[in-house]
Amino acid sequence: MPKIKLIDVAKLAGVSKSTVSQYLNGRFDYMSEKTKERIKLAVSELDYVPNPIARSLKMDKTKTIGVIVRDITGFYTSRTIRGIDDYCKTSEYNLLIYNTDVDTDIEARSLEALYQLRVDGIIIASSGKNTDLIDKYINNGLPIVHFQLEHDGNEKNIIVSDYRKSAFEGTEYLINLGHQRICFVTQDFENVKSRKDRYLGYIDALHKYQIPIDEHLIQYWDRESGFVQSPISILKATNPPTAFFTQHLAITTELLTALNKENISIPDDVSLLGFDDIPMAEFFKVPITVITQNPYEIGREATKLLLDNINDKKAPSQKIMLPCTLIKRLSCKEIK
Amino acid sequence: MPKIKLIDVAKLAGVSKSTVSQYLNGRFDYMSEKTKERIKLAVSELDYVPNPIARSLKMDKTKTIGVIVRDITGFYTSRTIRGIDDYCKTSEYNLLIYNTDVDTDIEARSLEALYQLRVDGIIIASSGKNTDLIDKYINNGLPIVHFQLEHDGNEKNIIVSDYRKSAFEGTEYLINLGHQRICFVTQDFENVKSRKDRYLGYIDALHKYQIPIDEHLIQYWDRESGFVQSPISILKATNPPTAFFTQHLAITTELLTALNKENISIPDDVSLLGFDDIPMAEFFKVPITVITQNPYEIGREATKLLLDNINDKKAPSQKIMLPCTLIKRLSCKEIK
DNA sequence: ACGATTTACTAAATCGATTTAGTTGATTAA
DNA sequence: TTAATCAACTAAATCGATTTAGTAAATCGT
Repeated sequence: MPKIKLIDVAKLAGVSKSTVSQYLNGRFDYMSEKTKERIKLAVSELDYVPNPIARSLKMDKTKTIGVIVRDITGFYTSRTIRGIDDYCKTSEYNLLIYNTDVDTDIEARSLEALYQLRVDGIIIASSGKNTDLIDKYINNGLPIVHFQLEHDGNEKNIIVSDYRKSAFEGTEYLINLGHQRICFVTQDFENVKSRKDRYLGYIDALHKYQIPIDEHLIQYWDRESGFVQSPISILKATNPPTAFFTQHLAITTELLTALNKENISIPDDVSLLGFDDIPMAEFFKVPITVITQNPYEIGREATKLLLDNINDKKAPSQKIMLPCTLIKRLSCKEIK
Repeated sequence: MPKIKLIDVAKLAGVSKSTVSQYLNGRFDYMSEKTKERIKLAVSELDYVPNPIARSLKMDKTKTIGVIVRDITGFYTSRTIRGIDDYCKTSEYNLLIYNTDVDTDIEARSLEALYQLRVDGIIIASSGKNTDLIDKYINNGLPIVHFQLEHDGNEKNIIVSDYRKSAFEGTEYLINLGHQRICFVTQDFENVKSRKDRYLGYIDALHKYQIPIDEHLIQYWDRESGFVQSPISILKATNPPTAFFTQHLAITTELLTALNKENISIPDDVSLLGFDDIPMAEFFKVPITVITQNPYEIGREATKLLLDNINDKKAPSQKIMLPCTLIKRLSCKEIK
């Protein structure tokens, strides 16, 4: 059974293709009531649905947006995508998802592929390494919205969590529990504003409570090589921290593994506050207290912003910050 | 900067559009070497990439496949999709994902939407409630592959785990640890072969070791109303089970919650074997021993099968079963 | 009462490919 | 020598919409 097309509707209604098309696109300028009525009837009679491909070709828009992420499998990423998708579906947009696995080349190729596929816009959690390329596409008229990581050079049209404020609140929470020596564990934050902001939030809190900054308590972790200084040696140093504040789920879990191995108990030996929520945390040996972002909402906001940019090519570019939430579980102990 | 099109290449190469199209589609029947060379040059000179939308319109295929799942956010689902996607990308197919949230209507509408979008095929984890509708699309020439749940009526073109064998192996594992009273906790399995198979695997193992089947040890759980009989009362009955074998991640976690609340210790008071892996299980109070499917591989196999069906409309329909793996952790204790 | 507007449409061009049916000049067969 | 065949292309139709430029009839202004 061949699909119904415009001309079938036109024939049944006894009008021309143009008139039907006019009707479907709501251009009723000079259309008689009876013509409208007959087209309406014919459309429902035949269950006609316009061919979106033909429409895309002519109109030069696809009602499709591209999403570029590290890995759709991630706890945070999958929820963001769900938020994007739910918002998209309400406007009849579809999603094309590309995974980069944190590979700059794949990221560049994904951008190119989506551009060639004529997506109407892109939402990307960029590595920060393809800034020039991204600018090229934006200048070509392709709306692009960032999320997750803010880098120097993509401060426009971006949705992030309010990292500074939430890192401040997390630190403050630990301080109020009596912690004075809080070890802040982060990835390198050069050129990565979203990471630097957390550092600044941590510093803000120390300032507010007049706690001196101790260089030894700023520790680094790297995706390839792990901890620069091992958590164990950090704890064995003189004047060790009484709490860790880890800035990424991967850091939290790796720290947990290291501490478990040495039978260091949380929160008795050291407290732990993590950034990013942990699935099934309630079943953990020690349910970890965390600051969590709201990925679903980030996805929705990103999409809203993107669609604004698609529908109005000169919509003002924005930076939107969403609040995080502190989920108190059992990994932070009051001390002294 | 307007995009390069076929005619630009034709002009630069000094040939007609037809010849360029011929060249691009590898129809070299009667094409001189020098013409080929000049077209090749023009294509690379202009960085020409064919407009996939125009191509789709003419060829009546979109190089896009649809995926219908309950929720992209799930641990198992997101990994399956990643497998689908990775396989798709190697053949230059794109993915359109629809979430149903286990809603039969949404499932039906997703099917219709994907059909109208002219996807070349669909991979679906169906509810089993839209069998007739799915058959309608298949008869319309739209290839559809199932995964996750096998229902009566969709035994064709489906990828599932070898549920019977793995439930058998799981039960056998418990029996070898000395368990004779194993409580099998399942969802209702009427018309759901994938669930019934696990039951049969459990029965197979009991038979092999000549353990009588005890009706009281077959327990049911339901997404809406939870356990038909509470785990606590199951354990308090005369002749209580020494192990639970839960057939779904949601059952496992709900059981865990119930036991935790009553301070019933795993594996000292009762052992627990779960179906489906648990993220971050190594950090659990008691890391749960599970049988895990291989969702990534399931995604790849499903896609392979679908692409076969797309490229050869009369490819034989298949049912593929993938093995599961028993991951031994600490929730099953040897007894007696 | 007659040209100018307005109303209510339609024919034809267009989007950017693919494909079919020619076309032209060179080679081959009878 | 001349029709038939073949090699190497091209013109034009097509996919299924949208949109622009028209057209015919009705209405209006003076």
